[in-house]
Amino acid sequence: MVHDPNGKDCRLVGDILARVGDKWSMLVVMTLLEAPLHFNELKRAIRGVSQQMLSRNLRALERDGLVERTVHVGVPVRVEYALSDLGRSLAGPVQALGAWAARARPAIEASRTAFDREHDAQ
Amino acid sequence: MVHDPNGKDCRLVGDILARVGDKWSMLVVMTLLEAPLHFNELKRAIRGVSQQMLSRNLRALERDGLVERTVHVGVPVRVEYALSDLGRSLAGPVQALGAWAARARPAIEASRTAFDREHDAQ
DNA sequence: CGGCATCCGGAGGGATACTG
DNA sequence: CAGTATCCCTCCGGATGCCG
Repeated sequence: MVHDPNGKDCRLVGDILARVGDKWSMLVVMTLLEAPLHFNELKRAIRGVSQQMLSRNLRALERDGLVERTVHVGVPVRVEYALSDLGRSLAGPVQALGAWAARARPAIEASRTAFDREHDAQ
Repeated sequence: MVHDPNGKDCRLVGDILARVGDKWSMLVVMTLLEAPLHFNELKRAIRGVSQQMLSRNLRALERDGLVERTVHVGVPVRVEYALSDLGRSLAGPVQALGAWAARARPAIEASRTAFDREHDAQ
C-alpha cells in the first residue's frame, strides 16, 4: 500500500500530527483542560514559553476551533482562553499517547544508550 | 498547576510527541505496521520522501528501539526494516489520534475558513 | 494586561551526487 | 540495493521592544 502525505485524506491528518507534535500546543491544551485561564496565567503555567510562541499557538488553536477566546472588556482588559468541546475531545487521544510515552520511556532510554554506545565505540 | 517542558518527567514525553509530529516518522510506522519492508520498498511506499529523510528517520526510530533493522548478506545486499514490539504498541495511540483527526476534520476546516474570512475582511 | 513587529540563530527538511 | 556527504533554504522558536 502506498502512503502519500499529499493525498487529500492524509493531508489534514498530517496537519494535526504536526500540530500535536509542536513544542507548546499540547501543553496548552493540557493546561486548559484543567481550567480556563487568562493569557498571563497561561504563560506562568507553562514554564519557559515566550509570549510570542504562546500567542501564535493560541491563534492557531483558535483558528482550528480547539480553543475559544473571550474578551472581557474593562480596565485592565482580560482575555479568557478555554477549550472548546472539540478541544476537549482531543485530550483523550493525546493523553493516550502521553501514557504510552510514560510506559515506553525506560525501554526507549535503554535503547538509546545502547545504540549510542555501539556507534561511539564504532 | 505548572507545566514545565524541562521537568524530568515531561521531557521525554515532549520528545515522543515531537517524534510523532514530524513529517515522516508516523508514516513509516504505519507503513511498517502492514508488513516489514526493504529500504527502497519503503521509499516507494511513502510517496514523496527523500532518501535522506527516510534514512534519518529510520536511524532515529531504530535508535529509540521502535524499528528493527536486519541485514541480509548477499548480492545484492538487502536490509529489512520491521516494527519492534515497542513500535507496534505505538500504533494504537497513533491510530486513535488519526481517527480523531478524521472525525474532527470537517469541524476544523469549517472553523478555519470562518476564522480566515473574519480576519481577511477584517 | 494582552498582545504584535522585528530581528536572529539553529534545526528541519529537500536535491543532488557519490560510495560500498 | 542501501545508504552517506554536501549544499542550501525555509521556517520554527526565542529575545527584545513597542503599542492599545
